[in-house]
Amino acid sequence: MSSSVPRPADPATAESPPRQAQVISIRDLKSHCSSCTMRELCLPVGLAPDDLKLLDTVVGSRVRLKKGESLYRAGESFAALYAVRLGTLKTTVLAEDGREQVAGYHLLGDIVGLDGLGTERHGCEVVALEDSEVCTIPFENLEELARRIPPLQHNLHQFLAREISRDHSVMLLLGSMRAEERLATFLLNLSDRYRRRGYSSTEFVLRMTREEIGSYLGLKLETVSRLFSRFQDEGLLKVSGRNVKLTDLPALKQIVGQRG
Amino acid sequence: MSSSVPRPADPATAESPPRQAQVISIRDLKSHCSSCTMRELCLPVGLAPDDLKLLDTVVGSRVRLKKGESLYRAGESFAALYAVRLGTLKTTVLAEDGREQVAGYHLLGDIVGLDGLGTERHGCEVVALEDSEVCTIPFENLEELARRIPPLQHNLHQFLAREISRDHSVMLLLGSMRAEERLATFLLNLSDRYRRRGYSSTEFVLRMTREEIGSYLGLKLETVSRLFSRFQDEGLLKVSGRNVKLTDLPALKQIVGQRG
DNA sequence: CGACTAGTTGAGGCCAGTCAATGTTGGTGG
DNA sequence: CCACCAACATTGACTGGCCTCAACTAGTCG
Repeated sequence: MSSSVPRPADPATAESPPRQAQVISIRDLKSHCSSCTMRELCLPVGLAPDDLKLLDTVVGSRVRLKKGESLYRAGESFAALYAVRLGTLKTTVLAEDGREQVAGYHLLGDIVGLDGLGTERHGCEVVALEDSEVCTIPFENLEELARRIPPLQHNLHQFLAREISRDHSVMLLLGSMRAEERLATFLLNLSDRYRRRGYSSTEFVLRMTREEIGSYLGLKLETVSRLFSRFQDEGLLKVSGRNVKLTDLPALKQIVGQRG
Repeated sequence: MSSSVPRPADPATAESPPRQAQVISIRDLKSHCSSCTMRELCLPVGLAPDDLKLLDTVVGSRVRLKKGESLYRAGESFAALYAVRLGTLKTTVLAEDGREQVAGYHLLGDIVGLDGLGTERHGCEVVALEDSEVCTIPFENLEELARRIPPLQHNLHQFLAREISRDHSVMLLLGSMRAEERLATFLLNLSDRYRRRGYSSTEFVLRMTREEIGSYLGLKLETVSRLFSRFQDEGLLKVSGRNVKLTDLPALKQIVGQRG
C-alpha cells in the first residue's frame, strides 16, 4: 500500500472503507449540464438555455468510482439519480437466496438509479466496470424542478419509459431467444450505443467479463466463450480477449431475426 | 353479422372494426377516484381529499373490453394511462421478426401503459383476458396535475419505479431459474396479489392459458402443463383446468429459493 | 517466480423443447 | 338434448442445446 501502487495516488481516499465510492470534493467538482458534451444524450436534452441553468443549480457533485467500486448497494436509501459522465457501469439485481444477475450496462450519458425512484431504498447494486465518473442529481431537488419545468418532467418520464421498454426487450431476449441470438443482440446493441456516442460501431473493448455477459444474457460463461469462438470461425467478428471487431454486421443481424 | 350474433347486442359498436375496444359513453361512465374501492391500491393512494377531487376532474371515461379485445396495440399513439377497474389484462411485447411474449399480467388497481409514457407511440399491446374495465387517465392532464400535486407526482414515480423493479425480477426469473422455480414464483406472485386485493391467496382462477403462462415464463405450454401435474402429484397444489388451489405455500416457497 | 483471475476448449449429462397422440371443455347448431 | 367442433390441456417418447465438470492456457500482480 506504499509507493509501489501503480494507480495515481489519491490521498483523499486513504482512510475510506475499501471498495465503496467516496464523494470527491476537491475544488469545484460540481457538474454543469450546460457545458457537458453529453447533454444531448442525457437528462437535459432539448432544454432551453434558461432551464439548463436551473438544472445546473440542482445537479450536485461528481462522484469518481474506481473499477470495482459500487455507486450504491441494495438496501441503501435512495436519494439521487446519477448521470454517467465517464466510464461504464453495471446494474446487478439480487434475489433473496443470493442469486444475482446483471440487469443492464450503462455507458456515458445514461441515467442510473431509476429503479429506486420514489421508493425508500435501492433494490439493486450499481458497480463500475472501469474507472468511472457520475454526476449526482439529488432526487428531491429534481422532483421539485420537474414540477417547474415541464420539458424536464417530460424528459424524466421519457427516460423512465425507455428503461421499461429496454427491460421488456431483455425479457423477450431471455424468454425466447437462443444463445447465439442473445449474444448477437447484445453485440449489436452495444454497437449501436457506441455509434450514437460518436465511437466506432464495429470496433470496441468489452468492459465486462464473459461471466458478466453471460449473467446478463442468461447464459454460462463457457457458452459465451464458445459463441465468440464460433462467431469468429464463421467470420462474423474478430475477438481477442475483450477486444471485439464486428466484421459482418448484416450477418449478425440475420442471426437475431431467424426464427419466431 | 345480423341477428344471430351471440354476444349481447351493442348498436354503438355495430360498424366498428372487430376486436378493438370502443369507448362506451352511455350516461355518466366517467370514473371517480374518490369513491373507487381500489383507490388505496391505485394512483390516488394517500392523496388528500381535495387532491382526490382534482384527480377526479382528470380521470376520463371508462372503457369496457370484452375478453380478447385489445386496449391498445403496438404502434398506436400514446395518449393515456389506464387503471384496471375490473378484470384481468396482459401486456405483450413484439419483436421485429413477429416473435411475441407476455411481459406482464394486470389485476385490478394496476396501472397499465407506463411503457409508452413520454414517448410518441406504444411499444407493446394490451389485451383483456376476460371482460374488463379500465379508467382512462389522459396523460397530458395527468402530467399537468402532477406538477401541481407533489404527492401525485410522487405516486406516479413510485408506480414507474415499481414497474422497473418488477421487470428486473422477471429478468432474474428468466435468466437464472429453472422451470419449476419459475412456475412456483409465478403462482406465489399471483397469490400475493390476490391476497392484497382481499381475495383468497390460496384458491383462484387463472385467467390465462397454459401457453400464455409459458410465454411469460419463457417456457413451452407442455412444460407448464407437466409442471402443474407434477406439483399436484407432490401435493403442492390441486389443479383442474384453470382452477388452482395452493395447498402447501411453504413448500412452494422452498422450491423458489433452492439453488443459487 | 508462484498465485490468481480470466478465458478457451472438450466430454458427457440433463432439462426443457419438439413432435405427436389423446383427452377435456365450452360454445354452437341441429 | 345431444352431437359437433375448435380451443385448450395432458401425456409420452425422443431430441438437442446448454450446463456441468474439468483440464489447460494466457496474462497480471505481488
